[in-house]
Amino acid sequence: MKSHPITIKDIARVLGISPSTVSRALKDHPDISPKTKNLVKTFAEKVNYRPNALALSLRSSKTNTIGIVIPEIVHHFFSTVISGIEDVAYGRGYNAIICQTNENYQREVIDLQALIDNRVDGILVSMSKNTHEFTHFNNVKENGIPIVFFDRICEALSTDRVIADDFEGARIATRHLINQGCKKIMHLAAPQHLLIGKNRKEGYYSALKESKLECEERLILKCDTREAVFAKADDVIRLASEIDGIFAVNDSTAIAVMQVLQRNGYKIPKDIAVVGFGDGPNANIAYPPLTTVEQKGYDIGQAAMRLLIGHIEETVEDDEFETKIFTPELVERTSSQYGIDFTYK
Amino acid sequence: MKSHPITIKDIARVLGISPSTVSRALKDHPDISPKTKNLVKTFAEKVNYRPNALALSLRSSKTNTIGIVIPEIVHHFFSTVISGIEDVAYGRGYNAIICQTNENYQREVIDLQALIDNRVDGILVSMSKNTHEFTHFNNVKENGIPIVFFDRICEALSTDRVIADDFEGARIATRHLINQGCKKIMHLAAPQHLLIGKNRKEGYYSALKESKLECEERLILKCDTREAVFAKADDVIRLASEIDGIFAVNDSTAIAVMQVLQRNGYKIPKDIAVVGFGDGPNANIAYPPLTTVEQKGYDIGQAAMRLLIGHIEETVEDDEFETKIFTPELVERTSSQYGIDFTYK
DNA sequence: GTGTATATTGCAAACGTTTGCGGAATATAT
DNA sequence: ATATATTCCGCAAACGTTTGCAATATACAC
Repeated sequence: MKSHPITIKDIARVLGISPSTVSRALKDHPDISPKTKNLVKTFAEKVNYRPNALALSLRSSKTNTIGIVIPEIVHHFFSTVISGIEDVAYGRGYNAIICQTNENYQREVIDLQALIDNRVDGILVSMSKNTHEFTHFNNVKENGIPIVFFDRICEALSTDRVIADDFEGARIATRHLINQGCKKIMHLAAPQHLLIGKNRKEGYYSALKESKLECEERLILKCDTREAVFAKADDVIRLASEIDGIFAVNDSTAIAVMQVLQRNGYKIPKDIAVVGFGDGPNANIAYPPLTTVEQKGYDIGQAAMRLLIGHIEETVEDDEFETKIFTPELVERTSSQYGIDFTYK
Repeated sequence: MKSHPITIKDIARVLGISPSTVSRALKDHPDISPKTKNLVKTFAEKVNYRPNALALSLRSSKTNTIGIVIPEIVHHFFSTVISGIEDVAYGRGYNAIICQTNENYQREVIDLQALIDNRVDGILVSMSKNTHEFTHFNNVKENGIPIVFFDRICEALSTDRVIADDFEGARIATRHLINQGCKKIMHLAAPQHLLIGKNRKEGYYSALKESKLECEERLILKCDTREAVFAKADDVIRLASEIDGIFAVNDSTAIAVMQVLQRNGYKIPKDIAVVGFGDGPNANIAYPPLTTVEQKGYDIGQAAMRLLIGHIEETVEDDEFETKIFTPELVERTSSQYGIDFTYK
């Protein structure tokens, strides 16, 4: 059973003709007589001949394969992005090699090198959190391989980029609360040394300002995980009586804070309206269903792949780079309908 | 910048020696003099020479690449499996090409063919739901490529397999409820033509029987999605007063049913204890935190990859196949602590 | 019949490696 | 000095393709 696959040479030998003739016959080269073409094609069909992609790649130095380097595949956002990438890649005849760095810089370097070694036609990258050295990215460029960053971009390099607009997303979320009638809105924030933490807080501030609402430091709680929320439950409760809305930096903290409040007799969204920031499929499961801004992972993936193809197939100049920004979209559910007494059914 | 990468030939030309000497020098062949070795190595280092993986693969017919074919990458279970696969693959020097079929048979056929064309060393597959024809899998075997199925296995083919034990998982979950003191347990079931639906129900029955509890058809509700639960909310409520436990076929229905019950004044787990079946990271977010049996996706992935390596590297006989079964593990949280009055903190 | 155009095929090199074998140069033994 | 062993290196083929060019064969015109 471990018979090696049929090659052009095999066909040539059996048919008593030369490999070149077989090759040309298979791709309808005009030089070949109809008789020979027929002979070759039917035989190739019969033995289920398939060209060796490796040999093709070696000769043409085109692998029709792209590399994807991401921190973690289990994050819903990233697997959504991958779906977007794959769908357009598939449509254009590309395969994808996916590498997970696990937020590990060393691994990122190795993965990139492996992709270069395998002569992929292009690379899509979302940087690991602790990557602060960029020579491995430059290495990719020096090997003439196009590279596109998405989400976790590298500002030091001039490349194509596709990002979600965290600032605007936060502004939309906060503005939505204001439109619902909220006047005093708490913010659960991520660490400010992370871009998303900073941008989302700025967006929150910006929305407050444009509605002439006061920006109060004391209404900002540093907690971006479920556990952190429970740890700061006392702070939440202390402020609860004076606030009427909460914008949380992600969905799990939004859900957690709802639970803390409910536990203490507050009604969501009757007393306090809540909006999250989409990082997964949890929003629907929350009680009440969580209003959130959804990052368009699928679209981001598609856009990144399209930009990459532009450079691979050189329909765009070598040194002409673009930054595509996707604004998250508000998905209104129940948690933000301030004043409404929510019950299922 | 689009300069082609340095090759052995380039090095040979510059150094005025033959490619064969360069090749041997780089891999410390004893035939080469120390002086030449040094010369070659330092030069190769300097110009950052990297062997062309394509050329290597073509020559050795070994690509050090494996293919993964799965229905959907966004499902938490599958992305967990992928992590398991990748981690052992990485440790053994393999890259992974991931193909998503989107539950599409045609796509599955095409993906498999692409993997064969690229001469991957082995393939890991979880079948698409509507795959009932298996010639494409046989095609893989006929090309001498080892194949291992996981989760969605193909019973018609003799290959290695790695699966989760749904029957046992359901039994464990139900038994746990019984141990908590539940005597009348409802089951939210998936369609019985699906393997998981059937196996999990059987496991539920089995646990009841072993404790001499009655198996009542009327305690089985056919609903396996969140929406289905809300649609059947009336049926749930009607039965609620006489039951003391619920085993749900997956976590989202478990969470939904808890919400329906809570909405109607029932306390979880005081009045009714609930156990789910792990399909994602939702269990922690539920209120109260959901006890569930977790399918060990990561372990399944690791095991599958190890089996595959066994065949690729022929440490195991060609026609010797193994089936590895992973029993889900009960993760006890709050929702199943029958009789307890739950509140956060 | 010769000459020329045309149709059809094969040779050989190339993509970047590895490797069996042979050969030149040097060293050792007699 | 010759014979033999040892050290070091290059040639060429191979992996499976494609393709420029040369070669053969056939057809057509005169």
